[in-house]
Amino acid sequence: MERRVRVRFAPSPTGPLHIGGVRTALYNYLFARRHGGDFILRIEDTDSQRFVPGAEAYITEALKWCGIEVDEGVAEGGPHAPYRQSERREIYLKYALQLVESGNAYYAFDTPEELNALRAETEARGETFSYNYQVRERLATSLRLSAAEVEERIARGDQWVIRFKMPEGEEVHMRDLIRGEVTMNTSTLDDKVLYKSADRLPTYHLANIVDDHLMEISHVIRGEEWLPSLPLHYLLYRAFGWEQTRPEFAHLPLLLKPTGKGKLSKRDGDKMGFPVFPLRWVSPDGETAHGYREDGYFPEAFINMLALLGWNPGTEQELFSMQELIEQFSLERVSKSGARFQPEKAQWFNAQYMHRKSDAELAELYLPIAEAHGVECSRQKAERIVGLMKSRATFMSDFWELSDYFFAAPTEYDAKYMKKWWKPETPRYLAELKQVLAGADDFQAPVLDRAVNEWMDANGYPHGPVMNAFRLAIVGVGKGPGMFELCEVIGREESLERIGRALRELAPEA
RNA sequence: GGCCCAUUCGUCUAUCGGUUAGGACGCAAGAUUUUCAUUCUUGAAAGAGCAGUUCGAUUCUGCUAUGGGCUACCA
Repeated sequence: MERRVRVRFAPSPTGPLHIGGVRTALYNYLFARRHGGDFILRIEDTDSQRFVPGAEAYITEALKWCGIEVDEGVAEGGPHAPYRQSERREIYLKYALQLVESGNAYYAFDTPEELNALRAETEARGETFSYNYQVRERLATSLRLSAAEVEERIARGDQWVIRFKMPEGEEVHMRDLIRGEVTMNTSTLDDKVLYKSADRLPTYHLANIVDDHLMEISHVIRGEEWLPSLPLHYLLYRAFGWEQTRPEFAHLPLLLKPTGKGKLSKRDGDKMGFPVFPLRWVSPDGETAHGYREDGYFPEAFINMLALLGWNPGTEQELFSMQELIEQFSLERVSKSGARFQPEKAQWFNAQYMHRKSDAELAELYLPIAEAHGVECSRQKAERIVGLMKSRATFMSDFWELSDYFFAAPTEYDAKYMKKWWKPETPRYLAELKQVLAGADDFQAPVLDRAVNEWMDANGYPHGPVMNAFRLAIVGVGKGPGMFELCEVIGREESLERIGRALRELAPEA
């Protein structure tokens, strides 16, 4: 019997989601859609110390911007609500106690201070402290204390935690969908805290296993940083007697810092010249970080780039719509090693999407930019401009700088370009060109093209010097779209005006 | 330190024992564009090292090196 595919993305609201997190969400989403399953968003806010206001809303908004649709979650609700762990408090204690009763866990009364002291003391001897089978019998735990003592300490309000009683010397054989078989010996593991009385909240491990079980999760797709705790999770499934429905696991390779060492972290910020967050983030203390959205990336390009960072279809296709990603995604083709990513490649993806977008769609985005620069621009003109300029743009924000000469005559003329193309005979060419343009039957690019070429040929004028002088007069710099198209967009009056102006400024004596 | 994971051009990657080791980004050159960009063509650029298995290893095994992760009453 095939189990229904149900996956979850379970971020902790301790700050903005960074792109590694987005990629984890994406792979979960693609996997769910690929198999006709469900994608669940669960908020793991069991760390009351690190909770950051606004982080959850950020996560929701980021997923939405990316086009990752949540089937069940905090906002969407669902059969297993609530989906915020802080609202599931009462569920976890019951399970933690169940483990104590079955002998798989125990109470520990050590205070954080005692633990720190113990840790410091052990390290002073050059050893590593581990809360495990070697020390638990000697500490203040229900393993050593009598039942009456334990009850009394709890009753009088002593703080306690419930720790997992990690077996000694047992080989745990696990399976990872990306890495294959992984084996670990339990003696190298410690007795992880599962539940803390201080905030009446479980830790990640307990909450995670309980919720994945309750929410009938079939596949856990998460970052590689969780691989070391897989044996604990396996053992927890066993301790609860849930091995039959234990999900499959897949640990994704990490996204590494673009430069330097270590995994990509939230703290990297935008110092490296490109964002590490999908959306702009303003932290409660006022610090801001760039976001892909605000920096002008198209969500499709952002997703396309992220999808290929750690996964590939095995073909040479590079551009994928979300639908195509869904159709082709498979965990078997996820790579094993961590990936650094290149800002240049992210930009290339964005440029590809830019070139492929329709003029109408880009015009829609261009209009507000024109307005912000205080110029009048019709939708029709905007479409012409973006159509002419999009091959030169990587981001929407590039357009203004690229297109300002559609609205105003050049205020200065590029010196290098001048030096190359402004010759003694140039004023004569321009004066005549002005007449040709003035007399054109219709101010349309093809008509102008023909008229100007006929005029040049009839007089034996060299095309290069004429056309480049033309560009100098209209644009002021040595770049831009074809002159005839450009003139058509700015119109006859403005074209003639600019040539006249260039003549006055550059050849006043003539 | 301990445990675990990984290791192909600068970067992202293909290869599932036999290939001139392929593609993409970036870089360089050329063509096109009477400018620029786009586009196209071409080029430089890789199997970490050492053993072993094999007729044959980038591919399988071991060791070393390197990188990464974890080692909290954080996720």
